[in-house]
Amino acid sequence: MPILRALFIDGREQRAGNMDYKDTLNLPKTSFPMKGNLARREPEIQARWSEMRLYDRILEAASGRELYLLHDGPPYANGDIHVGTAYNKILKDIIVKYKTMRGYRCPYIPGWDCHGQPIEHQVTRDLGPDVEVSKVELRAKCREYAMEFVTRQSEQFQRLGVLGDFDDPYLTLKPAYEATNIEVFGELYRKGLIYRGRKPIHWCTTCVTALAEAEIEYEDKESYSIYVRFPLQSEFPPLTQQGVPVSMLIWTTTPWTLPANVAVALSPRLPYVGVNTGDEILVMAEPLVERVMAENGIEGYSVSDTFTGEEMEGLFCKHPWADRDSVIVLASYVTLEVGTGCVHIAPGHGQEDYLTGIEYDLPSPMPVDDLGRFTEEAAPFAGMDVTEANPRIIKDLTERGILLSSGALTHQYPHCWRCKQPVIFRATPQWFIALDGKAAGGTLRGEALEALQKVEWVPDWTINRIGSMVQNRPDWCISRQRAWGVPLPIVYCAKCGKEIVTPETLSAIRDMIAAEGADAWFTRDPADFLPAGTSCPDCGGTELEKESDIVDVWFESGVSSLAVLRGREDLRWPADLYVEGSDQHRGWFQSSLLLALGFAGEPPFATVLTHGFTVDGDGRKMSKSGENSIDPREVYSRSGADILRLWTASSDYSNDVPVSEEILSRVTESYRRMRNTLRFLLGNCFDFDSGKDAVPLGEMEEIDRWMLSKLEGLVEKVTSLMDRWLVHQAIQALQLFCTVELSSLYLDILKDRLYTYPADSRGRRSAQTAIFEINSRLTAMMAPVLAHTAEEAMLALPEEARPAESIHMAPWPTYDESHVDEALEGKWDRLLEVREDVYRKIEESRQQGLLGTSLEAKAVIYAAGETMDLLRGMEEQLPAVLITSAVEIRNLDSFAGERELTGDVEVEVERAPGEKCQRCWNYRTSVADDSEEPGVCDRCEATLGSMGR
RNA sequence: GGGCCUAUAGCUCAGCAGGUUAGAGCGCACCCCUGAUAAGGGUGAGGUCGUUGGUUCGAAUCCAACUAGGCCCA
Repeated sequence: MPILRALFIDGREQRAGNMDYKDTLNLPKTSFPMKGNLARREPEIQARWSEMRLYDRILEAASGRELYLLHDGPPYANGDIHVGTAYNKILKDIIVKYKTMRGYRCPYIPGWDCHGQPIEHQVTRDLGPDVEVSKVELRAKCREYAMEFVTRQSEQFQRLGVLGDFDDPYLTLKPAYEATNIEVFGELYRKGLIYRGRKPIHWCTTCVTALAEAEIEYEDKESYSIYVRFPLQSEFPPLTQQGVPVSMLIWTTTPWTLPANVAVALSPRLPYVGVNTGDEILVMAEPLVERVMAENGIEGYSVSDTFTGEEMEGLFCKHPWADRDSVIVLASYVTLEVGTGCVHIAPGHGQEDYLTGIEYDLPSPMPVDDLGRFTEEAAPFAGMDVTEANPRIIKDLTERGILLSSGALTHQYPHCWRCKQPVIFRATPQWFIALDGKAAGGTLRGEALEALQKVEWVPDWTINRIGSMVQNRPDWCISRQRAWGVPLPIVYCAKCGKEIVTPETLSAIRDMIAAEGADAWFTRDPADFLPAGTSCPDCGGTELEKESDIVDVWFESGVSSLAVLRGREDLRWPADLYVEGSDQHRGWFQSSLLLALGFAGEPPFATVLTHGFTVDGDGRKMSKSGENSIDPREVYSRSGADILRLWTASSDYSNDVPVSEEILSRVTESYRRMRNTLRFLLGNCFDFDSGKDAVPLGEMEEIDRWMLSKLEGLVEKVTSLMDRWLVHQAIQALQLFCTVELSSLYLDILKDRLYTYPADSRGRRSAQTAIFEINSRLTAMMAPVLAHTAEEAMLALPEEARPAESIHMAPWPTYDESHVDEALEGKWDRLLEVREDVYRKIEESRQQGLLGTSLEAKAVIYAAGETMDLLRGMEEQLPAVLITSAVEIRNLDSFAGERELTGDVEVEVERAPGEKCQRCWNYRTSVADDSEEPGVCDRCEATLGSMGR
């Protein structure tokens, strides 16, 4: 501190003596602590909520109001929640709490996905490899496992502050829910949308099951890379007239699929050539010649004229082993990316191969059994595991002189998401939902594409994403060779294998499951639960066998809206809103849509909001090992759920959502500011009874009216942003208001009036009227996000001042136009610009050691034109607004210094005249030490007098 | 490899029907205050708007390619 100033102040302090006027001030008082201590306080608030049955009470209070239904997507009942789950649930909860405050009745029924392979896999692993259990025993263990995690996740969600019907959630393992699957299956079957097919699908030979797309992970795998000759049998002049053998050259990474080869596909567009190596002619796509020859180490060759794939269509090659030909076909998916332009086709082992097989009516051999071993059909390799057979096949091809070369290649290859083993493509009998089969109005795919247009997609571009997925998705394979799930409600004739699915069998099965749960299917005999006399329509056989496959879990979760919303009296179908991560465009959004359309002809949702995935601070995905991930349980135990909630609200969900320790610490800072703003507001209302003390709008101080007008703008803005789903912009607007409008400006200005004016003075009551209003609206608008803090803040008010028993039962602030005064706002906007100029000059003086607080300053403002008129018009308010002890306005003409500021203003700062009032700290010439109240200005002296001092 | 999306200060976000020196808050630096005090106030420094091309008199804003990242698919 510069010496000059130190002496100056010390002198004054001495003269003023030690009189302490602090007790005569109206300093803030509140029970709302500055430190949140959320980790401890939140559970207490939550205990209060559950004690008062808050969720039920909210719905009771809303009875008769318009419904707004957010239908919860069921997380999988496996493991504890992670930060992505927390984000999703909090976002939903923010929306539900907001809509509730806006006056809707918003029942929120959380749900869990309880069946499925991951749980079964885990339970099986826990049991150990040697333990043999029955399906029913296994199911019991799976149920126990799932329920354990339902309980845990339920507690974790509630710890986040999520409010909902956690006493009665929907679980896909409940009998009534399970029965809905049968009902929906039956309706789709009736409409001809379900068929039994044999298609190549991902098959895990380790888990012995078909896998859905969602159950596949692509990982690097080292495969063989082999070039194989398919000797041309047909004549194809002039190539076949040159006296050397002619072969189609194919390339594959899966030698084991060659026994099932039936064709060689060429591109209908690419040019082909015969490459003469001297000993033979190899046919391949012209643009690939150089690469293929180089890879095979062949030099010195000649290339024929080009010809098209079409010219070879229908010719025959020789199959390597089987006594059959391999026909040459055309396929548009043949490209130059890899290989030779001649593609080996095995319809039993590949999706595209399968389609080509259908197009050319090719046979579809599939000589591999459930465990991945070759059958007799694949002689001479029968009995061998396909993976182990690869080298044998290569050896055999070499011996037969058919192999051109063999190498290794690392590429992305599908793996089972559970056991991580590479999967194979394999055609097996499965049940499918037909996307293109003609049903009542058209195809399911067509209906879905049309329905997408009727749904509101947030963000709007997400319709393109799900649209292209629906457009391009294959038929939906709904069979799973597992135990933990809902059975496919089908029985077969033991004699002829015909499936028996009738309205009677379906309703019998549905009733049984609704009454006893799906376990009954596994324990009881068809003859026992099916109507008497059920028999095969084809052969009349009466001996029946149950389908052993269960239904895909995506089917189960897809029926949730039907199972839940139609199942409870106070709900309705369809839902207003679905909110899930972007992976659900292929998952739940789609399964829900397809089943709803198939069952009821309408989409299950009016609006679908998609959020991005949580990523780390560098925008990278959270690793499964957890090095870069954030554990939400750790965060709420340490910092509080409101921190997670504020982080959620602050993030732009339309993109990836980053989260890291740094981000959370920024969020925490921002939380503190909001909390302290509320604390200040509350603290200054401690003696304010709005019923008695409120000042009518017209009689309020100008700055208070200005603030109320700004508050109105905030209400309008936040409401509009929330209604447009821009949660992060809404919370940012609230934060800015706290920081900029309130803390650094309005509240700072108000301190003098609040603290030093007589408690019941008009000026102080005017400020309190504004502050009280600001507090109540701010608290309400923060409530959906800062669910606990807002509640705590409301409870800090005296009971009669509270808007409701819980802030979550309070109404959302409405826009009150009578508070809006645009002229006033315009005037103050200009004034605040001048204020900034003044503060820059004050800071200069402070840096020079001439000033400490702004109250030590007198601002001399030189102005002209409109600014001059403005300042003159509010001259008396200026010291308070600028928080200086004095302000003098002069004509800009009289400004002698060097012009620094543009516009019609210049500012000089001097020390304020007079001495520091020991009570209000303003510098006043009226401060004297000879009166009854030494060291106090006349204003304070009068105040003290009125207090009877 | 394909589809959809994203890329603005250390962090979170504005800005984008193309048009003066690109904004805010937080954080940071320095200062003040000690009557919101593990608070509060002030001033200030931070960005060649992912890269490269193009369209245009003019681009953070439009187009293309590339790079990086995310989800989904192969």
